[in-house]
Amino acid sequence: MRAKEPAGRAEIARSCGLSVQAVSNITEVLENDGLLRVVGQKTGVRGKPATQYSINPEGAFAVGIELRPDALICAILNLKGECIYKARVALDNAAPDMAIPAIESAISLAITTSNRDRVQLLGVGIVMPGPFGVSSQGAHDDAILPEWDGVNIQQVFEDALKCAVIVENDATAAAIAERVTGVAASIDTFCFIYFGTGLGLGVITDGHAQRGAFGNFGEIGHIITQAGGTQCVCGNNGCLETYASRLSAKRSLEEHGINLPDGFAMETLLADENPVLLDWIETASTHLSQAISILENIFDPETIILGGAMPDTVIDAFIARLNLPVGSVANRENRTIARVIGGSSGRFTAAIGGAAMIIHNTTTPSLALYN
Amino acid sequence: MRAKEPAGRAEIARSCGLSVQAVSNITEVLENDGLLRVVGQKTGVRGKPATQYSINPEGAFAVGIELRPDALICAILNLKGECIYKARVALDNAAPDMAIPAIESAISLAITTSNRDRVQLLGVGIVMPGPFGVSSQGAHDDAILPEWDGVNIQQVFEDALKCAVIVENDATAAAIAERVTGVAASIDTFCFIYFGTGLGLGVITDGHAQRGAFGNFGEIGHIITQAGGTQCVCGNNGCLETYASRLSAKRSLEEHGINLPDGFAMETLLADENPVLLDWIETASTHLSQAISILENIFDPETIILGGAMPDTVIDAFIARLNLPVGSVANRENRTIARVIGGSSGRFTAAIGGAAMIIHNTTTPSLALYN
DNA sequence: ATACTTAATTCAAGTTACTTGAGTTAACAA
DNA sequence: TTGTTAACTCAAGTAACTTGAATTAAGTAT
Repeated sequence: MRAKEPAGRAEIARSCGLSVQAVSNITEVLENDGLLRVVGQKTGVRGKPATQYSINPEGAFAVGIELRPDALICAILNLKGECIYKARVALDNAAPDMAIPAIESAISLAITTSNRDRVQLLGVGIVMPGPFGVSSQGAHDDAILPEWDGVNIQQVFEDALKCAVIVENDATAAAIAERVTGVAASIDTFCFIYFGTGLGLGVITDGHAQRGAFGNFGEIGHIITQAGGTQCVCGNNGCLETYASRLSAKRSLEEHGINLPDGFAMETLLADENPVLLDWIETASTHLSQAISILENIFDPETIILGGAMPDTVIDAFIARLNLPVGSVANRENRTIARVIGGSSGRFTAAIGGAAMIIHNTTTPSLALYN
Repeated sequence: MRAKEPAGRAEIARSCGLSVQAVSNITEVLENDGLLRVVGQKTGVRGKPATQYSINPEGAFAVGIELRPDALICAILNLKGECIYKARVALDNAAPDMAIPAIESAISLAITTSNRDRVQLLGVGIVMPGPFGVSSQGAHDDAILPEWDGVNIQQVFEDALKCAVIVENDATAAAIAERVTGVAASIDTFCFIYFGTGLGLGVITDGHAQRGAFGNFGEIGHIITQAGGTQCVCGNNGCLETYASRLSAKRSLEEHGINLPDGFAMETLLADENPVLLDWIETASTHLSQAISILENIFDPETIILGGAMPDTVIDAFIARLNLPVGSVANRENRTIARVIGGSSGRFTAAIGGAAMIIHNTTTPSLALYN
């Protein structure tokens, strides 16, 4: 439905295998609920002109929250997937009794500011760094929220917010965002490599997100790309994350006396062709190439998207420097999409992804993916 | 349903969220079709004794075919997943006009020999080596069937056999077999590493097989575990497959003048503690450890199963020598299953997997996985 | 202009796969 | 013997569809 818009009822019926009558009934309900609206008639062809229906962007909205150790990011997406609100709230700590009220008031503020009615709230998508429930034999990641260990996060938020809640990690949320509004709008099977503090992987197969048996799918940051390499916080050596993450860039630059407060600074350094940064990018690309090659071989995706909290220019620099094997299942003739492409990026990507999950869920024929 | 057997109707209703009445209607139909049968009453508790229903193993059956360049393997599974027939037919070549009639007569023979009625045939699962539709820039694998390139395999077989057909690669078929009859009967999310001529990966998530965008999911044999390592037929260097496959064992042994005609010979060599073989196992285990660690990080599975056309003793030797990182999402406290376990193996594994796919499909609430 | 042709849409009447609620049956327990 | 418990059946209802026969409103050919 979302793909080709606007569309007539008979057209919708053909594309989703229902009878015209069924579509007619459904559109009637959706129109009454304000989720669909008539946007004209289709003329120019024979036959009775088709009444064209379109998603009503104002019909409903979803809130996305990214919870991090030091801050809270909030975004609102309308039904069409357009971002109509963004905000960041600093946090002393992210423990439940601090974070939950902060989230509640952030959502209230967001809804008021963007002039919406809470009745039209489809749900809240919460993005939190994983992994969850893992043995603490290895040291813990900086981005982790230990206070939430053992908490049934979805339940807690559903009780607190009194609406539908989905909890996911940043990479999966970003992947879904890409499908709802981004470059993957018409791609059913793809991988998304997410640059956060560390590195995450979100995979969509046939339009559905992969979650793993324990919700820890996609810990790609800790696959080892260099045996006996740099020591990682996880206790192993040579993890991808130690070469190709924001944190690793920060470290490399600091070793040469360069401070890296934020992504903007990185963009500037790249524009200035800073040799230390270029060197880091070169190394990171080598390791990313390995990871991408593994993903291609395992998932056979239509494409692999790179995005997240990393400047677009840096992501483009990675892609330009990738060195992917030629003898791969991904190296088909007649490709329509490149093997690796850039996706959405920026500080708000994960929060937008959170909201996108809700939109995706209400839009996609759910085969019990969540619930 | 399959999990806890036998069961009363009210019990089934509770476990699958339907009303008792609905289950009653459904069991009535299934009993008339001979797929279910009454196996007694449950007494010992209060209330009216529940009529216990069980799957009728004789109610239906499925055929599995493994097509290889030199041979055709055929197996029949009854509805309960028990293998009731196995056969191997040598083939001059596996081109369609040779293979299709051979398959047709193999199936007829199988049905006759095992005393079944074709009416009860649920379908045929065909297992063929991939990858399909890949650019031929790299050299081709020994196991590949070039004559089938560009053929709509499922269509061709449905037309020829006039019944439901599923086509899959060996690793996925083996994974499904493990779920239908094997060690994964109650595991919803797991990875299966399949030792064939090369090396394949099948992944089941939430009970559904992963297929990839172009049907080439799971080419794990060609992930690179040693940069600049041994030359592989795919054109790259250091592929896992060059260290940990039957073909690589054969090569290693031949370099030392030892001939390896079949799996049985390998078992004997292992029992004799042949140093060349032990050396190969040691090396293979190192590379497998890397692959397994990657799979754990990416898929967050309940377990990883090793199986296929490799003797059980060799698989156990691999598992004993694995060296898996401690700091992994897979290293949870309170694990109920080991991180890596052995699965079914042997010459007939893939063909049995083919039949298992059919059983799985008719048994599992299909959310449009196939079709 | 008039009479086809084409295609979208509606109306009314099934059909399927369930659920709901009110019994009925048969074991175990006090 | 009289409850209590739980499985099961019967009859009626309902949601979400499909089917087939009109109806409507273009565009097209004569």
